[in-house]
Formats: sequence, structure tokens, C-alpha cells
Amino acid sequence: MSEAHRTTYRHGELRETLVAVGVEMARNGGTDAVVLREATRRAGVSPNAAYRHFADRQELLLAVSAVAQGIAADRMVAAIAEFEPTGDAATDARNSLRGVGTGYLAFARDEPGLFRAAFSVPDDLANAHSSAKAGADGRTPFQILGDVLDQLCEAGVLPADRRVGAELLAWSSVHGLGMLLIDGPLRGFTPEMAEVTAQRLLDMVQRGL
Amino acid sequence: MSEAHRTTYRHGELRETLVAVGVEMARNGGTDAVVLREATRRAGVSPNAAYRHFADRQELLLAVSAVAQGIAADRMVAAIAEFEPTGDAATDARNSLRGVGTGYLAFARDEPGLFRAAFSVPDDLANAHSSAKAGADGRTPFQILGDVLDQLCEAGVLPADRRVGAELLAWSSVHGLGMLLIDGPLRGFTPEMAEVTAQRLLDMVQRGL
DNA sequence: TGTACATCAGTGAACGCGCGTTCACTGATGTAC
DNA sequence: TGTACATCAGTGAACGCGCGTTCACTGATGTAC
Repeated sequence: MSEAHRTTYRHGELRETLVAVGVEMARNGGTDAVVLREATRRAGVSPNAAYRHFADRQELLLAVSAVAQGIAADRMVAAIAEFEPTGDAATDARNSLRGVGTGYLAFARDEPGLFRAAFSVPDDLANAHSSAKAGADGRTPFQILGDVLDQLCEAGVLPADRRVGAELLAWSSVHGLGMLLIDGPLRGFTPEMAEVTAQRLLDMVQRGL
Repeated sequence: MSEAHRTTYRHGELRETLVAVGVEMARNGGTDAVVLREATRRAGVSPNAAYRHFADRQELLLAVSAVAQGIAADRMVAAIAEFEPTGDAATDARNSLRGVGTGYLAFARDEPGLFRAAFSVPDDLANAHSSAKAGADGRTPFQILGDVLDQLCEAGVLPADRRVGAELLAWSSVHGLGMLLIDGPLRGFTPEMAEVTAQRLLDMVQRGL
């Protein structure tokens, strides 16, 4: 990853290295901690070399954000997978929705820096579908949530007329709790308090959707 | 507010001026835009004069955040007041809850910088009750929400066993939408889309609480 | 197969910038006698 | 009432810092003939 001693003139994977190093910087401190010069330093390259691969710092930031979103997606998929299939479509769909929320909040708790880099960067919804932001299975966090909501519809748990835009409602709720816990007034919450609140929030979302 | 030409040696209201000027800076750009040196410049004072009133930049930031929270509180109270009393306690309570959410989101939309300064600053729940963060009627945003939830309880709309911690659930939802709209992937939303989403979100919260 | 050459990923040095904070100080104010 | 004096809100100059970005360049690579 960091490659301070290089023997070849060409680096070979500078772009990938800068992004990887940027992700590590985002891990502690979020977007603000992604410093172009520091990234090139860690990559063992002169500061301006970065400009062969990114127009400016913002472009590096977007790449880092995309990776962070992919990690979030993986976390959500893993949380969904923790529920054993019950055979009942309605229960399974509800469990999956809970998994989505739990995974998202676990990501916020365990990787606050990456969480901020992933979801607090200027970027519009259209781009949220770009494959660059997907996890290992090729889906973005937004798509994972959408698939689960479809599942809820098919199982008859979510009325079809409430399906459209439901992503935004569920997303807002968990995103808000995540932000309040890592950057906001709920900073001082213990993990236990945070977990209780998270589960109650997911109850509310399930009832309210 | 900004007082570039002073005749007296003593400023007299430097602390107040620095906070006011800090609020203006936060208005465009949030916390990051609150720059100590720039604040003293606008106050017509040397850079180090600020250290007579604040231990460091962080302390100025907290004061600015408190003011921003007060403004948010006023906005929420105003939104509640827009509903005519119906005479039915349950309806009135529900309307008030809607007012709280609408006011909070209106504040996020109209004053994104202050919104971030108010609610994205390191600060714990205990301090959230301090009077410094209250609006004109002396209540903090958190207290206003709490009062409305009490009202819902008394009107029999909200079961008592769901009352505890309900603030956090409602708050998370609207806070999340606010953040997604101003700093996140929903940045590109038109005011109309944002408004529709906000009202649907508030429907969800009301059902789900 | 050998060679000339275009390409373009890197270098090295410098730019302008403004920040937060500390130091030793000055001079207006209000109070005690 | 007048004066000496303590207080402390300001000043002026400097500190170390590191950033993003641009300039003119060098030299390894891969390809066309």
C-alpha cells in the first residue's frame, strides 16, 4: 500500500495506491484527513505526481468515497446474511431490512471516518448508482436497500403504493442516528445505549414504512 | 456587528461581536468556515485579542454552535405555531410534532451552514440542555421535541411505554434527511422533491413512533 | 531483430496562502484610601 | 475630592506549519518500421 522505497522509475499502480492510502487517511478523520501531499508522500512519490491521475484533490476524494461506499455495502450484505432464512417470506424480508439498518449503523460505529467519507461528500443521486461505489457483489448501499424493499413488497409486508421513495425514508432514519452518534450531540453515548437506540429506531422504521 | 473602525481602546463587546461574526461565517460554510483570525479582523481587533475571551478556536466554535441551536429552536417554535389549534388534543399534538419536523428541516434547507454548526459539533447530550443553546422562549430544540412528545402522550396518541427515548428516534429521522440533503447524496434534490420526501418521512415517523 | 522515436508517468523547485497560537508589551479603566 | 495603583483588554510582531497547485523538466517504456 504505502511504497516509500521504489526501485523502478514508474510506479505502476500509483492511482490505486493513492486511493488506498486515501482510504486509510479517511479512516481516521474522514474527508478532511485526506491530504493530497500526504498521500503522495506515503506512496513514495513527489507531490505533483498525483496530478497525472487526478485533476485535483476533489477527484481523489470522490474515488475514496466510492471505495468507502463499497465497504459499507459489504457490511450491509454481511449483516443481512446473519439472519437464518425462516422459510416465511414476510419474516425473511423484515429480517433483511433489519440487517440493512444494523449493517449501516455498525459501519458508522466501527468506521466513523469512512462513514463520513462515504456519505457526506458532495455527490448526487444519479451517481449513487455508478458501479464504482458497489461492494463485492456489485451493488451499492442504495441498491441493497432497494432490493430489500422490493422483497418486502413481494412478501406483502410493504403496500405497493408506499414503495416508491421508501429508500429515502429508511435511509434518512439510520443515517441520522449514525451522524448524531459520531459527529453530533449523541457522541457520548455508550455502545450499549447506541445499540438499544438503533434497534428501537429500526422498529419504528419497520412500523412506519 | 463588524466594527472595523473603533475609537476607544477597549472594544466593550468583543466576545459578543466575535460570536456574532462567527455565526455569520458559519452561515456560509458551516464550522470549517469559522476562522478565528478572520473573526478578529471583522471585529476590528488584533488576532490575539480573541484569546481574552476564548481559550482557543474550539471554544468560539461551541459558542457559535449554541447560537445556531437557538436559531433552530426559534424556527421549530414558529413552525409549530403555524397550525391553528383544532380543539382536539390528539390532532393538535400530531400537528405540533409535524411542526417540529418541518421547522427542523426548513432550518436545514434555509441555513445549511448554521444547521451543520448547530448539530455536527462535538458535544454531548448533557450539554444539550444548557440554556445557552435555547431559543427566544428558553427551550432547546431537544426540549421542544420532548415537550411535543409529552403532549402526544397526554393526548393518548403515543403509548407511555414508547415515550422514553422517543426524542432520539424522531430526531434521527429528520436529522438524517437534513444531512443527506445538504451534505450527502441527495444534494441534487429540488426543493419540491425535498419537501415531498420530508412530509412522507414525517408520516412515517408519526406512524412508527 | 534492431533502432528511432513518441508518449507520458514521474521529478524538483517554487508559488502564494493563511492559519492558530504565543510572547512581551501598553494603556484605559475602576477602585481603595 | 484627588491620587496611586492594580487589573486586564487590548497591541504588534513573530513562530512554525503544511497545504494545493503550477512550471519546466527528465527519463523509462512500448511501438512502428
